[in-house]
Amino acid sequence: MTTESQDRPLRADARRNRAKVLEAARLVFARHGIDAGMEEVARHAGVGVGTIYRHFPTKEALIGALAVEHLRHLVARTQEAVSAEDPWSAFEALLWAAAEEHEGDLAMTEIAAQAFQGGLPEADALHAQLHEVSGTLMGRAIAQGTMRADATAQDLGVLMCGLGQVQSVGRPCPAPMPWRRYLTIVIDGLRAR
Amino acid sequence: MTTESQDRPLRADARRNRAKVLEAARLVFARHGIDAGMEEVARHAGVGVGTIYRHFPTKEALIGALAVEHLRHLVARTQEAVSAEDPWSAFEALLWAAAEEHEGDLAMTEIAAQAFQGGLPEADALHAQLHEVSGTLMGRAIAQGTMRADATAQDLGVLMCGLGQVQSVGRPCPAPMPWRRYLTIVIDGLRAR
DNA sequence: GACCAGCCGGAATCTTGCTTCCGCTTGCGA
DNA sequence: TCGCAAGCGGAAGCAAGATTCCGGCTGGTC
Repeated sequence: MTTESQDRPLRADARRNRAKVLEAARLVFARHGIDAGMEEVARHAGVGVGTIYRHFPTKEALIGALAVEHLRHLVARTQEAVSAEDPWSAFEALLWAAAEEHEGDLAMTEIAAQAFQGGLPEADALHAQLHEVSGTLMGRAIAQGTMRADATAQDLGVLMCGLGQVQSVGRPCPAPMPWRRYLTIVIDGLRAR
Repeated sequence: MTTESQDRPLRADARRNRAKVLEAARLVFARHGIDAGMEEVARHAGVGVGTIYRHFPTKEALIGALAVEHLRHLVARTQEAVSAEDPWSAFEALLWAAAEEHEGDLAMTEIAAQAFQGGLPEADALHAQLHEVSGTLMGRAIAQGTMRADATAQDLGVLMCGLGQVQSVGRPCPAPMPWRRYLTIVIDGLRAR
Protein backbone atom coordinates (compact mmCIF):
# COMPACT_ATOMS: atom_id res chain seq x y z
CA MET A 1 0.00 0.00 0.00
CA THR A 2 2.75 2.33 0.86
CA THR A 3 5.95 1.18 -0.70
CA GLU A 4 5.63 -2.01 -2.67
CA SER A 5 2.78 -4.43 -2.50
CA GLN A 6 1.92 -5.25 -6.08
CA ASP A 7 5.38 -6.69 -6.74
CA ARG A 8 5.70 -9.89 -4.73
CA PRO A 9 2.59 -11.34 -3.04
CA LEU A 10 4.02 -11.11 0.53
CA ARG A 11 4.20 -14.22 2.62
CA ALA A 12 1.06 -15.09 4.58
CA ASP A 13 2.51 -14.31 8.00
CA ALA A 14 3.98 -11.09 6.74
CA ARG A 15 0.64 -9.88 5.45
CA ARG A 16 -0.92 -10.74 8.79
CA ASN A 17 1.76 -8.88 10.70
CA ARG A 18 1.49 -5.84 8.51
CA ALA A 19 -2.19 -5.62 9.31
CA LYS A 20 -1.57 -6.08 13.02
CA VAL A 21 0.97 -3.29 12.99
CA LEU A 22 -1.34 -0.90 11.20
CA GLU A 23 -4.17 -1.65 13.58
CA ALA A 24 -1.97 -1.30 16.65
CA ALA A 25 -0.56 1.97 15.36
CA ARG A 26 -4.02 3.41 14.85
CA LEU A 27 -4.99 2.45 18.36
CA VAL A 28 -1.83 3.50 20.16
CA PHE A 29 -1.54 6.82 18.37
CA ALA A 30 -5.20 7.55 18.99
CA ARG A 31 -4.82 6.88 22.67
CA HIS A 32 -1.42 8.43 23.38
CA GLY A 33 -0.93 10.83 20.53
CA ILE A 34 1.45 10.61 17.65
CA ASP A 35 4.43 10.87 19.97
CA ALA A 36 3.89 7.39 21.31
CA GLY A 37 6.97 5.27 20.73
CA MET A 38 7.49 2.60 18.10
CA GLU A 39 8.31 0.24 20.95
CA GLU A 40 4.80 0.77 22.28
CA VAL A 41 3.23 0.14 18.90
CA ALA A 42 5.27 -3.03 18.50
CA ARG A 43 4.28 -4.34 21.91
CA HIS A 44 0.64 -3.67 21.16
CA ALA A 45 0.87 -5.47 17.85
CA GLY A 46 2.64 -8.37 19.47
CA VAL A 47 5.70 -8.09 17.22
CA GLY A 48 9.23 -6.73 17.52
CA VAL A 49 10.19 -3.25 16.41
CA GLY A 50 12.22 -4.77 13.63
CA THR A 51 9.05 -6.11 12.10
CA ILE A 52 7.50 -2.67 11.92
CA TYR A 53 10.55 -1.40 10.11
CA ARG A 54 10.37 -4.28 7.67
CA HIS A 55 7.00 -3.00 6.50
CA PHE A 56 7.39 0.73 6.97
CA PRO A 57 10.81 2.25 6.40
CA THR A 58 10.18 4.95 8.92
CA LYS A 59 7.72 6.17 11.54
CA GLU A 60 6.62 8.86 9.16
CA ALA A 61 5.80 6.26 6.54
CA LEU A 62 3.72 4.32 9.04
CA ILE A 63 1.75 7.43 9.85
CA GLY A 64 1.42 8.16 6.17
CA ALA A 65 -0.13 4.74 5.65
CA LEU A 66 -2.66 5.47 8.38
CA ALA A 67 -3.45 8.79 6.77
CA VAL A 68 -4.07 7.14 3.42
CA GLU A 69 -6.43 4.63 4.98
CA HIS A 70 -8.29 7.42 6.72
CA LEU A 71 -8.59 9.49 3.59
CA ARG A 72 -9.87 6.55 1.62
CA HIS A 73 -12.54 6.06 4.24
CA LEU A 74 -13.53 9.71 4.16
CA VAL A 75 -13.79 9.78 0.41
CA ALA A 76 -16.07 6.75 0.46
CA ARG A 77 -18.31 8.28 3.10
CA THR A 78 -18.53 11.55 1.25
CA GLN A 79 -19.39 9.85 -1.99
CA GLU A 80 -22.31 8.13 -0.32
CA ALA A 81 -23.48 11.50 0.99
CA VAL A 82 -23.38 12.99 -2.48
CA SER A 83 -25.93 10.54 -3.74
CA ALA A 84 -28.45 11.21 -0.98
CA GLU A 85 -31.59 13.13 -1.96
CA ASP A 86 -31.28 15.89 0.62
CA PRO A 87 -27.78 17.32 0.36
CA TRP A 88 -27.92 19.48 3.45
CA SER A 89 -29.05 16.70 5.76
CA ALA A 90 -26.50 14.39 4.23
CA PHE A 91 -23.79 16.97 4.75
CA GLU A 92 -24.71 17.59 8.33
CA ALA A 93 -24.98 13.89 9.08
CA LEU A 94 -21.62 13.30 7.47
CA LEU A 95 -19.91 15.77 9.76
CA TRP A 96 -21.51 14.40 12.88
CA ALA A 97 -20.68 10.85 11.93
CA ALA A 98 -17.08 11.64 11.10
CA ALA A 99 -16.64 13.49 14.37
CA GLU A 100 -18.31 10.78 16.39
CA GLU A 101 -15.96 8.26 14.91
CA HIS A 102 -12.92 10.04 16.24
CA GLU A 103 -14.20 10.95 19.66
CA GLY A 104 -11.18 11.50 21.86
CA ASP A 105 -8.74 10.52 19.16
CA LEU A 106 -5.50 12.29 19.97
CA ALA A 107 -3.85 11.64 16.66
CA MET A 108 -6.21 12.45 13.81
CA THR A 109 -5.17 16.05 13.45
CA GLU A 110 -1.51 15.25 13.36
CA ILE A 111 -1.99 12.30 11.07
CA ALA A 112 -3.98 14.40 8.65
CA ALA A 113 -1.31 17.08 8.88
CA GLN A 114 1.40 14.61 7.93
CA ALA A 115 -0.63 13.58 4.93
CA PHE A 116 -0.83 17.13 3.67
CA GLN A 117 2.78 18.09 3.76
CA GLY A 118 4.25 14.63 3.66
CA GLY A 119 4.18 14.78 -0.10
CA LEU A 120 2.93 11.22 -0.36
CA PRO A 121 1.60 11.02 -3.92
CA GLU A 122 -1.17 8.66 -2.89
CA ALA A 123 -2.32 10.96 -0.13
CA ASP A 124 -2.25 13.92 -2.49
CA ALA A 125 -4.43 12.12 -4.97
CA LEU A 126 -6.92 11.20 -2.30
CA HIS A 127 -6.98 14.74 -1.05
CA ALA A 128 -7.75 16.02 -4.48
CA GLN A 129 -10.50 13.48 -4.76
CA LEU A 130 -11.95 14.34 -1.37
CA HIS A 131 -11.82 18.00 -2.27
CA GLU A 132 -13.74 17.38 -5.44
CA VAL A 133 -16.37 15.13 -3.93
CA SER A 134 -17.07 17.38 -0.99
CA GLY A 135 -17.18 20.31 -3.39
CA THR A 136 -19.91 18.56 -5.30
CA LEU A 137 -21.87 17.83 -2.15
CA MET A 138 -21.61 21.39 -0.96
CA GLY A 139 -22.53 22.70 -4.37
CA ARG A 140 -25.73 20.71 -4.26
CA ALA A 141 -26.56 22.09 -0.82
CA ILE A 142 -25.91 25.62 -2.00
CA ALA A 143 -28.11 25.10 -5.03
CA GLN A 144 -30.76 23.82 -2.67
CA GLY A 145 -30.55 27.11 -0.82
CA THR A 146 -29.67 25.56 2.51
CA MET A 147 -25.95 26.28 2.62
CA ARG A 148 -24.35 29.72 2.58
CA ALA A 149 -23.52 30.61 -1.00
CA ASP A 150 -19.84 31.32 -0.49
CA ALA A 151 -18.94 28.05 1.23
CA THR A 152 -16.21 25.98 -0.41
CA ALA A 153 -14.58 22.62 0.01
CA GLN A 154 -11.54 24.39 1.32
CA ASP A 155 -13.57 25.99 4.07
CA LEU A 156 -14.69 22.55 5.05
CA GLY A 157 -11.10 21.41 5.31
CA VAL A 158 -10.20 24.32 7.50
CA LEU A 159 -13.13 23.75 9.80
CA MET A 160 -12.43 20.05 10.09
CA CYS A 161 -8.87 20.87 10.91
CA GLY A 162 -10.10 22.91 13.85
CA LEU A 163 -12.42 20.11 14.85
CA GLY A 164 -9.55 17.69 15.02
CA GLN A 165 -7.82 19.97 17.44
CA VAL A 166 -10.90 20.36 19.57
CA GLN A 167 -11.38 16.63 19.69
CA SER A 168 -7.95 15.96 21.08
CA VAL A 169 -9.61 16.53 24.40
CA GLY A 170 -7.27 16.91 27.29
CA ARG A 171 -4.39 18.24 25.34
CA PRO A 172 -5.51 21.61 24.14
CA CYS A 173 -8.90 22.27 25.68
CA PRO A 174 -10.28 21.42 29.08
CA ALA A 175 -13.79 20.15 29.77
CA PRO A 176 -15.15 16.99 28.24
CA MET A 177 -16.87 16.80 24.85
CA PRO A 178 -16.87 20.42 23.86
CA TRP A 179 -16.67 19.28 20.28
CA ARG A 180 -20.40 18.86 20.00
CA ARG A 181 -20.79 22.55 20.68
CA TYR A 182 -18.05 23.27 18.18
CA LEU A 183 -19.80 21.36 15.47
CA THR A 184 -23.18 22.86 16.31
CA ILE A 185 -21.89 26.38 15.96
CA VAL A 186 -19.83 25.72 12.87
CA ILE A 187 -22.69 24.02 11.10
CA ASP A 188 -24.91 26.98 11.89
CA GLY A 189 -22.21 29.17 10.46
CA LEU A 190 -22.42 27.24 7.21
CA ARG A 191 -26.18 27.51 6.94
CA ALA A 192 -27.75 29.90 4.50
CA ARG A 193 -29.42 32.77 6.29
CA MET B 1 6.79 36.27 37.62
CA THR B 2 7.05 32.56 37.57
CA THR B 3 9.10 31.36 40.46
CA GLU B 4 10.40 34.12 42.66
CA SER B 5 10.59 37.76 41.80
CA GLN B 6 9.23 39.57 44.81
CA ASP B 7 11.96 38.18 47.09
CA ARG B 8 15.25 39.73 46.01
CA PRO B 9 15.21 42.61 43.49
CA LEU B 10 17.30 40.74 40.86
CA ARG B 11 20.50 42.28 39.63
CA ALA B 12 20.17 44.72 36.75
CA ASP B 13 21.82 42.47 34.15
CA ALA B 14 19.77 39.53 35.34
CA ARG B 15 16.51 41.38 34.86
CA ARG B 16 17.63 42.41 31.41
CA ASN B 17 18.55 38.85 30.48
CA ARG B 18 15.33 37.46 31.77
CA ALA B 19 13.42 39.78 29.49
CA LYS B 20 15.64 38.90 26.54
CA VAL B 21 15.02 35.22 27.10
CA LEU B 22 11.28 35.64 27.30
CA GLU B 23 11.21 37.70 24.15
CA ALA B 24 13.44 35.28 22.26
CA ALA B 25 11.35 32.34 23.39
CA ARG B 26 8.17 33.97 22.14
CA LEU B 27 9.77 34.61 18.80
CA VAL B 28 11.50 31.29 18.30
CA PHE B 29 8.53 29.22 19.40
CA ALA B 30 6.22 31.23 17.20
CA ARG B 31 8.44 30.67 14.20
CA HIS B 32 9.51 27.06 14.70
CA GLY B 33 6.87 25.67 17.00
CA ILE B 34 7.18 24.67 20.60
CA ASP B 35 9.61 21.91 19.73
CA ALA B 36 12.37 24.36 18.94
CA GLY B 37 15.37 23.66 21.14
CA MET B 38 16.50 25.60 24.19
CA GLU B 39 19.82 26.01 22.43
CA GLU B 40 18.04 27.92 19.70
CA VAL B 41 16.23 30.14 22.16
CA ALA B 42 19.49 30.87 23.95
CA ARG B 43 21.29 31.76 20.74
CA HIS B 44 18.47 34.08 19.76
CA ALA B 45 18.54 35.79 23.13
CA GLY B 46 22.30 36.13 22.95
CA VAL B 47 22.88 34.21 26.16
CA GLY B 48 23.99 30.71 27.15
CA VAL B 49 21.54 27.91 27.90
CA GLY B 50 22.63 28.03 31.51
CA THR B 51 21.21 31.51 31.77
CA ILE B 52 17.80 30.35 30.67
CA TYR B 53 17.83 27.70 33.34
CA ARG B 54 18.79 30.23 35.95
CA HIS B 55 15.50 32.00 35.32
CA PHE B 56 13.23 29.12 34.39
CA PRO B 57 13.81 25.78 36.04
CA THR B 58 12.55 23.91 33.03
CA LYS B 59 11.39 24.34 29.47
CA GLU B 60 7.86 23.79 30.62
CA ALA B 61 8.20 26.64 33.08
CA LEU B 62 9.45 28.94 30.35
CA ILE B 63 6.45 28.11 28.24
CA GLY B 64 4.24 28.58 31.26
CA ALA B 65 5.60 32.08 31.70
CA LEU B 66 4.77 32.87 28.08
CA ALA B 67 1.29 31.52 28.58
CA VAL B 68 0.75 33.71 31.61
CA GLU B 69 1.87 36.78 29.71
CA HIS B 70 -0.46 35.92 26.87
CA LEU B 71 -3.41 35.34 29.16
CA ARG B 72 -2.82 38.60 30.93
CA HIS B 73 -2.89 40.34 27.59
CA LEU B 74 -6.11 38.63 26.55
CA VAL B 75 -7.85 39.47 29.79
CA ALA B 76 -6.94 43.13 29.39
CA ARG B 77 -8.21 43.21 25.80
CA THR B 78 -11.43 41.53 26.75
CA GLN B 79 -12.02 43.91 29.61
CA GLU B 80 -11.75 46.82 27.25
CA ALA B 81 -14.28 45.17 24.96
CA VAL B 82 -16.74 44.75 27.81
CA SER B 83 -16.91 48.46 28.37
CA ALA B 84 -17.68 49.30 24.73
CA GLU B 85 -21.21 50.47 23.96
CA ASP B 86 -21.96 47.94 21.25
CA PRO B 87 -21.14 44.50 22.68
CA TRP B 88 -21.49 42.56 19.44
CA SER B 89 -19.19 44.80 17.45
CA ALA B 90 -16.72 44.80 20.28
CA PHE B 91 -16.85 41.03 20.45
CA GLU B 92 -16.33 40.61 16.76
CA ALA B 93 -13.51 43.12 16.68
CA LEU B 94 -11.86 41.40 19.61
CA LEU B 95 -11.74 38.07 17.81
CA TRP B 96 -10.36 39.57 14.63
CA ALA B 97 -7.74 41.52 16.50
CA ALA B 98 -6.63 38.57 18.58
CA ALA B 99 -6.36 36.39 15.49
CA GLU B 100 -4.51 39.01 13.50
CA GLU B 101 -2.01 39.29 16.27
CA HIS B 102 -1.03 35.67 16.00
CA GLU B 103 -0.98 35.29 12.27
CA GLY B 104 1.20 32.31 11.46
CA ASP B 105 2.16 31.75 15.05
CA LEU B 106 3.04 28.08 15.33
CA ALA B 107 3.10 27.98 19.09
CA MET B 108 0.01 29.69 20.47
CA THR B 109 -2.15 26.61 20.56
CA GLU B 110 0.45 24.53 22.30
CA ILE B 111 1.35 27.28 24.70
CA ALA B 112 -2.27 27.78 25.64
CA ALA B 113 -2.61 24.03 26.03
CA GLN B 114 0.29 23.92 28.46
CA ALA B 115 -1.34 26.62 30.50
CA PHE B 116 -4.53 24.62 30.87
CA GLN B 117 -3.14 21.38 32.10
CA GLY B 118 0.13 22.66 33.46
CA GLY B 119 -1.55 23.34 36.75
CA LEU B 120 0.17 26.69 37.11
CA PRO B 121 -1.89 28.44 39.75
CA GLU B 122 -1.33 31.82 38.16
CA ALA B 123 -2.51 30.57 34.78
CA ASP B 124 -5.54 28.97 36.34
CA ALA B 125 -6.49 32.22 38.00
CA LEU B 126 -6.13 34.12 34.75
CA HIS B 127 -8.20 31.56 32.94
CA ALA B 128 -10.97 31.90 35.44
CA GLN B 129 -10.79 35.64 35.05
CA LEU B 130 -10.84 35.43 31.26
CA HIS B 131 -13.77 33.07 31.43
CA GLU B 132 -15.68 35.45 33.59
CA VAL B 133 -14.93 38.57 31.59
CA SER B 134 -15.74 37.02 28.24
CA GLY B 135 -18.88 35.58 29.78
CA THR B 136 -19.94 39.09 30.69
CA LEU B 137 -19.22 40.38 27.23
CA MET B 138 -21.15 37.59 25.60
CA GLY B 139 -24.01 38.00 28.02
CA ARG B 140 -24.32 41.62 26.98
CA ALA B 141 -24.37 40.65 23.33
CA ILE B 142 -27.02 38.04 23.96
CA ALA B 143 -29.13 40.54 25.85
CA GLN B 144 -28.73 42.87 22.91
CA GLY B 145 -30.22 40.14 20.73
CA THR B 146 -27.24 39.94 18.40
CA MET B 147 -25.64 36.75 19.70
CA ARG B 148 -27.23 33.32 19.74
CA ALA B 149 -28.87 32.82 23.11
CA ASP B 150 -27.11 29.60 24.04
CA ALA B 151 -23.54 30.81 23.49
CA THR B 152 -21.20 30.54 26.46
CA ALA B 153 -17.69 31.55 27.39
CA GLN B 154 -16.72 27.92 27.16
CA ASP B 155 -17.90 27.79 23.56
CA LEU B 156 -15.64 30.70 22.88
CA GLY B 157 -12.70 28.84 24.35
CA VAL B 158 -13.38 25.83 22.20
CA LEU B 159 -13.68 27.88 19.05
CA MET B 160 -10.49 29.80 19.78
CA CYS B 161 -8.76 26.54 20.37
CA GLY B 162 -9.71 25.50 16.86
CA LEU B 163 -8.58 28.84 15.54
CA GLY B 164 -5.17 28.36 17.06
CA GLN B 165 -4.84 25.14 15.16
CA VAL B 166 -5.95 26.69 11.92
CA GLN B 167 -3.51 29.50 12.33
CA SER B 168 -0.53 27.22 12.64
CA VAL B 169 -0.49 27.37 8.90
CA GLY B 170 1.77 24.88 7.24
CA ARG B 171 1.65 22.30 9.93
CA PRO B 172 -1.88 21.07 9.92
CA CYS B 173 -3.68 22.72 7.03
CA PRO B 174 -2.49 23.62 3.59
CA ALA B 175 -3.28 26.83 1.74
CA PRO B 176 -2.32 30.22 3.08
CA MET B 177 -4.47 32.26 5.46
CA PRO B 178 -7.56 30.14 5.61
CA TRP B 179 -8.11 31.42 9.11
CA ARG B 180 -10.03 34.43 7.88
CA ARG B 181 -12.61 32.13 6.42
CA TYR B 182 -12.62 30.14 9.64
CA LEU B 183 -13.36 33.21 11.70
CA THR B 184 -15.98 34.46 9.28
CA ILE B 185 -17.93 31.25 9.47
CA VAL B 186 -17.57 30.81 13.20
CA ILE B 187 -18.70 34.33 13.90
CA ASP B 188 -21.74 33.80 11.73
CA GLY B 189 -22.37 30.66 13.71
CA LEU B 190 -22.43 32.71 16.87
CA ARG B 191 -24.84 35.29 15.52
CA ALA B 192 -28.46 35.28 16.58
CA ARG B 193 -30.73 34.20 13.75
C1' DG C 1 11.26 -33.61 3.80
C1' DA C 2 14.87 -30.48 2.47
C1' DC C 3 16.09 -25.97 1.05
C1' DC C 4 16.20 -21.08 1.02
C1' DA C 5 14.52 -16.42 0.45
C1' DG C 6 11.93 -13.80 3.21
C1' DC C 7 10.69 -12.71 7.71
C1' DC C 8 11.19 -12.20 12.79
C1' DG C 9 12.76 -10.40 17.43
C1' DG C 10 15.03 -7.41 20.12
C1' DA C 11 19.62 -5.85 21.69
C1' DA C 12 22.79 -2.32 20.30
C1' DT C 13 23.57 2.07 18.16
C1' DC C 14 22.86 6.83 16.98
C1' DT C 15 20.68 11.18 17.46
C1' DT C 16 18.60 14.86 19.54
C1' DG C 17 17.53 17.84 23.00
C1' DC C 18 16.80 18.84 27.93
C1' DT C 19 19.26 19.67 32.16
C1' DT C 20 23.25 19.98 35.31
C1' DC C 21 27.71 21.54 36.75
C1' DC C 22 31.42 24.38 37.61
C1' DG C 23 35.06 27.70 36.92
C1' DC C 24 34.98 32.48 35.50
C1' DT C 25 32.85 37.30 35.46
C1' DT C 26 30.40 41.27 37.21
C1' DG C 27 27.09 44.39 39.58
C1' DC C 28 26.98 46.86 43.53
C1' DG C 29 27.18 47.90 48.63
C1' DA C 30 30.67 49.30 52.05
C1' DT D 1 38.56 50.52 45.27
C1' DC D 2 37.56 45.83 47.37
C1' DG D 3 35.01 41.75 48.25
C1' DC D 4 31.72 38.55 47.20
C1' DA D 5 27.10 36.87 46.25
C1' DA D 6 24.69 36.51 42.20
C1' DG D 7 24.92 35.67 37.55
C1' DC D 8 27.01 33.82 33.23
C1' DG D 9 28.51 30.56 29.41
C1' DG D 10 28.75 26.43 27.47
C1' DA D 11 30.76 21.74 27.78
C1' DA D 12 29.40 17.35 29.71
C1' DG D 13 25.88 14.22 31.38
C1' DC D 14 21.64 11.82 30.59
C1' DA D 15 17.32 10.11 28.79
C1' DA D 16 14.22 8.95 25.28
C1' DG D 17 13.21 7.31 21.19
C1' DA D 18 14.06 6.22 16.25
C1' DT D 19 16.60 3.12 13.36
C1' DT D 20 19.93 -0.59 12.24
C1' DC D 21 21.85 -5.18 12.46
C1' DC D 22 22.19 -9.85 12.52
C1' DG D 23 21.62 -14.61 14.17
C1' DG D 24 17.79 -17.62 14.17
C1' DC D 25 12.99 -19.23 12.38
C1' DT D 26 9.55 -20.60 8.75
C1' DG D 27 6.24 -20.46 4.76
C1' DG D 28 6.10 -22.42 0.51
C1' DT D 29 8.11 -24.72 -3.30
C1' DC D 30 10.60 -28.71 -5.64
